[in-house]
Amino acid sequence: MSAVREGGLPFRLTRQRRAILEEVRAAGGHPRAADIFLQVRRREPRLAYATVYNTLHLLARHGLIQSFDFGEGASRFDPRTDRHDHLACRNCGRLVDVEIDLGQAARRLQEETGFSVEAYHVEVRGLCPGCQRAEGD
Amino acid sequence: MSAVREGGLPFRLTRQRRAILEEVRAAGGHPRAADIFLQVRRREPRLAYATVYNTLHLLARHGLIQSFDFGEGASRFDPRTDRHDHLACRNCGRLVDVEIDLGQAARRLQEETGFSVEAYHVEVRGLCPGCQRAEGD
DNA sequence: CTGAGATTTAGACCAGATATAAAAACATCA
DNA sequence: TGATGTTTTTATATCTGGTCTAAATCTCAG
Repeated sequence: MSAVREGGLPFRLTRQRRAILEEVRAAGGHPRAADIFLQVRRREPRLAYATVYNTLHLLARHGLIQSFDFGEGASRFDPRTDRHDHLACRNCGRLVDVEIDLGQAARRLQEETGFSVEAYHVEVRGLCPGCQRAEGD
Repeated sequence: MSAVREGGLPFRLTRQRRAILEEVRAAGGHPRAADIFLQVRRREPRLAYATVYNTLHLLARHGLIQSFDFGEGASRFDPRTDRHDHLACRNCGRLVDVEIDLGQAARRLQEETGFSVEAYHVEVRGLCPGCQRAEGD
């Protein structure tokens, strides 16, 4: 039989990978690959950028973290593993986790289009309370 | 008084810009900047890529078209000008316009977070009917 | 017709994403 | 334990979309 790795994962959770995972969890918010690279580099000075990049996508592919794309070029990573949505401030960029249930609408969509709906993500944009006050400048 | 341009736009709708806009409308689907560039280049051989790129974002900024980012690197442009959402096939990439009303949830969000909600976009992923049939390979 | 401002061109440049090859780490088992 | 095949990391090159700049060109009001 094949070896059972930590947590029964289909890949090795090496020192580097563990450090990267821990850093995503410790970062708070929604760090980019470059953020993680700079942080982890302090513990692992020989760490290559490609390792961070590949590891983040590996972890995301296997559900240990999630990755989101908000059209800024770089992907954002998130230690949360449950489905959720995002509220973004168009002025300061602040990103807040929210939860929007589309259950009903998703079922309707499935019937009408014939697609099998597997996932969805809602991106809401607006102004955060702070930026609303600062609007009159 | 200042000049009133075609349609009262705050910029000139030049030959190049008009060709780009027409091409987005003619393309059907959700073309990328590079697609538009290649197409329009046939009519306007001296057209620069930067002109296409800038024009598409200009048109989007002024509501003559919309742009979406599906995390593929390149932005997708859409001749539709009304708010709507998208259903994407994770296998073949087919992109279908759909409409999901979040009115109720958006109001709730606004109360709970203090954000003023200005816009939202739902991206739904799944398998299109064709790819569902082809699944057993 | 002319000058100011708007627009286009051409090409350089940047960053994130991705590919590759060689080195290193690791697992397995005789 | 030590040989061997596999996985992972490193280091680096490359691709691509996106962005910037300066000079050339166009447009329009006067």
